[in-house]
Amino acid sequence: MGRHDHHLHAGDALTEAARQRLTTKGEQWTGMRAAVFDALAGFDTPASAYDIAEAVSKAQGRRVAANSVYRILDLFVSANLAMRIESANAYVANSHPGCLHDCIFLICDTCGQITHIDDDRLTSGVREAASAAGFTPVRPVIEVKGSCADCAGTAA
Amino acid sequence: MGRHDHHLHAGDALTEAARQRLTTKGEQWTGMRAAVFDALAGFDTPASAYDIAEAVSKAQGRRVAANSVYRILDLFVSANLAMRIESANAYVANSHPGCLHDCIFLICDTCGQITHIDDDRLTSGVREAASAAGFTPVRPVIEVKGSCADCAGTAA
DNA sequence: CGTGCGATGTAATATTGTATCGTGCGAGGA
DNA sequence: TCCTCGCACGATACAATATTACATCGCACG
Repeated sequence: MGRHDHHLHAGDALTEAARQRLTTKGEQWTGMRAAVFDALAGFDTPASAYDIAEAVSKAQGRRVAANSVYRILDLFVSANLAMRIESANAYVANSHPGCLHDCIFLICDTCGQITHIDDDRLTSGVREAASAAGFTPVRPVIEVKGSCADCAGTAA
Repeated sequence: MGRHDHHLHAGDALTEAARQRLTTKGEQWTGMRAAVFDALAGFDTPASAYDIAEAVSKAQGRRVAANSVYRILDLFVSANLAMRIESANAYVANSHPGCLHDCIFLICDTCGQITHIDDDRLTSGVREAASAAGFTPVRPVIEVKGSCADCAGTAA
């Protein structure tokens, strides 16, 4: 689809890429952060901070508080390791942490699955439209709610 | 900016337009709905359901529960009398209820003010991109966080 | 007069997000 | 070695947002 190489990662490779990126930015890659990242990457739909707290709690056999998860998610978002889906109050791991994009998310109302597409022509168009209106864009949020290919048939 | 006539409404005229639109759709225009609409239209920044509940409570001299407000806001959104700002968990009145648009919201992180622009070229581009990915778009959410013209200077 | 239905009220609860303060631990200096 | 300083994390409380279940009210209709 896109023209450039995204270095898609999965599993351990993804975790490793995340670690690299975080340490490169001068942040620590702690056990807790690794656990949160693994939990996040383990979901196949966007996960709320509480979902993640629960997953990490289970994985570690001890209770992990939501606010710790929030802290780490905020860090991840700022480091581009994860993205927040505003219309779902949830988070997804970024499968190509090295690339900076204004992502476009497609969110299936039926199954909750999300896919993300990159279209710099569109996103820069949005930024330009904002600028033209005298606004200084910082973070575009472009999300489309609807039905994914799988659910489009199912849900009449 | 836009090419077509938006029939911008304000104050009583806006309320009246809202009433018209709702009744046209076979819904009732009740006192409660009018009160919620007035409260919503009275805010100059997006208002949360609880903000509105409080405003209506004050106006009516009695306690109005959040869930009544949510019900009515949902109705308003579905009738295009109001729009939900996903990234702010809040609502704004639609000043041109007659027109259907995929709106683009510009949300100032500093003052909370929002402006909305219509750019069918962009929004249809987003819909097309989603369709091209095998996705059936229902409701695009396009919001840009940043600084409005007034705040851009202030907040260095 | 019932009866049904849409709108609203009441209450409880679930979910999401923040604030505050304490604790442990490692890096680096006296 | 010991100190202490900052960072990550824990614990707790709380605030804000959203939903659920059920009761009630009033009105149109037979």
